[in-house]
Amino acid sequence: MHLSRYFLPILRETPKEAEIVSHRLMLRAGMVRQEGAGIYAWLPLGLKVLDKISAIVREEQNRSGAVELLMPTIQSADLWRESGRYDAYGKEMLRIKDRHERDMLFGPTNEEMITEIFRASVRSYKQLPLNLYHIQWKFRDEVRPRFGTMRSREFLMKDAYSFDLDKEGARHSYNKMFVAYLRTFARLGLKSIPMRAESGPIGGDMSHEFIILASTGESEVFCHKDYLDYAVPGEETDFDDAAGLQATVDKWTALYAATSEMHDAAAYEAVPEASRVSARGIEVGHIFYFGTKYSEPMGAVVASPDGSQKPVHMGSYGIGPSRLAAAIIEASHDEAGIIWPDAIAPFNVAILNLKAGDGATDAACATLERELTAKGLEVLVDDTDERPGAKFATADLIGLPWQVIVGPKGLTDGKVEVKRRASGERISLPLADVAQHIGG
RNA sequence: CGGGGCAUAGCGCAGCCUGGUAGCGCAUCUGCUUUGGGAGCAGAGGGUCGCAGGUUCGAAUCCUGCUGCCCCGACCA
Repeated sequence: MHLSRYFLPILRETPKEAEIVSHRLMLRAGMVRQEGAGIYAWLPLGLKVLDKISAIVREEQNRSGAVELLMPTIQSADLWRESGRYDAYGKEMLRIKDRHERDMLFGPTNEEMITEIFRASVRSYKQLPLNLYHIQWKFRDEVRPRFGTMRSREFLMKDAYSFDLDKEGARHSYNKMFVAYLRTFARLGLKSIPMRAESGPIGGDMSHEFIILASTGESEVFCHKDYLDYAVPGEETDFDDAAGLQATVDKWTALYAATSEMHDAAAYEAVPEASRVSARGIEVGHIFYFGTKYSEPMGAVVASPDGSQKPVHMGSYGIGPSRLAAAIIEASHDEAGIIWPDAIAPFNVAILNLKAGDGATDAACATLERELTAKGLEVLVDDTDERPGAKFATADLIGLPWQVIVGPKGLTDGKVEVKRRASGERISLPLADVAQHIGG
C-alpha cells in the first residue's frame, strides 16, 4: 500500500475530548472517528487492527472446539420477555420499534437468542458438549461512555455460549474457554491475569475476569507477581483432556489475584511482600458459568442418558475486540505514538521514502516493497512529499513494528536503515539484506 | 443518574466581561527555495460563530429555551 493512495487522516494536534492515551493515539493515528457519544467509525487503519484481533480471537476459539455462527444485532423483545430480562435489563438496553410497532431491541448480549437457537435443534445429550460463538456488534446504552473505544456504547464482542448436560461438563467447557483466553491474550502481546469475579446468583468459583495491567486501567487490582512470568499453555494443548485442563486452571488460580471489588486484604497480606503487585488493570475478558438460568425458563432441555429431560447447564464467555484495540495501546505506547505488537500491527513494515520523486530512492523502495511483500509481509510505503521529519513522526505515531528508512544519504553506499519501533534500535543494512533481516 | 464544564474554519484556540465589517497557530491550495526527526518566504481559499426564540438601529458577544459533546462520581465486554 502506498500512503499517497491510502486513507490515513493523521491529526497533528490532539482533539480536546480525548483524555486517555489510547483514545488520543487512536484519533491521532487516524484509526477511528467519533460519530456520537460512545459511537465510532473505524477508519482503514483501525479496521485492519480490529480484524487482526478478531482473527486471533477466532483462531483460539476454534482451536478450543467452539463453533462460529452469526446472530443478528436486532432482536425481538418477545425473546427477552421469556427470560424475564426485557424488564430487568433497564435503560442500558436500546429499545426500538419497527414499522408495525413491534418491540425490538439492539442486542446488548445474546444469551436469549442462543438459547432459542439451541432449543430449536438440540434434543439429546449426545449432541453435547456444544459451544457456539459469534463476533458481532453490541449496543449498551451506557450512562457514561468514555475512554474512546475502551468504553463505547457500540462495541464489537466475541461472545461464546456453552451447553452441557451437567455442572461437571460445564466445568470442562469453562476450563476450555479459560485456557483459550490465556492463549488469546498472550498472542495479542498481553500478559493477562485471571481474577476471581463476582459470580452472580449461581455462586461458586466459575467466574473470572481477565485483566491486563496498565497504568491507565480502570480498576485497581492486586495479585501475586509470579503470574506475570507464567508461561501460557501452548498450541499442543489438548482441549479434550479434562484433567489436564483442570490442572492448568488450578495453577492459574492458585495464587492471589483480585480486583478491588473482590479484594480480600487479609489474603493479600498473606502473600510475601516482595511478591505483591498492586496496580491498575483493564478487563479484557470475562467468563462465567450460570447453570440453568436461561435454559430453565426458556425450555432448553435435552434427553439425558436415563431418558429424563434436563435443562442444559450454560456458560458465557466474552471478549471485546474493539476494547482490546484500545487496551493494547494502553499497554504498548510511548511519547511518540503506538507500538503495535507484531501479531496485530495493521502493517508489518513502513518504508519511508525520504525523497519521493528521486529516481534512486523510488527504485530502492519499489524493490524493498516487492521483496518484503514476497515474504508475506504487509507493507506501507510512505511515498508522500512530506519532509523526512514529518515522515518519521508519522511512522512512530502509527507504530508499525518495522521502519525501513530509505534516503539518498544511505543509498550512496547501497544501504538503508532499519528501525525496530519497539526498541528504537536502528541498524544500517545493504538493500539486499533487508527482506531477510525482517522477514526471516 | 447526581455534580462540573465546553460548543467560533479540518484540528487547537483567542474574541464575549464593556454589542459596531470574525481573528491567530497548525493543516489545505499555488509559487520559489529547501529535504535524515513535524522547513522558510510570498500569496490564496475556507466559518449562516451548535440550533431556535428574544432584547437592540445593530448580537459570536446580552437574555431564555433546546441540542450535542467532554470531565468527576455511582454502574458495565
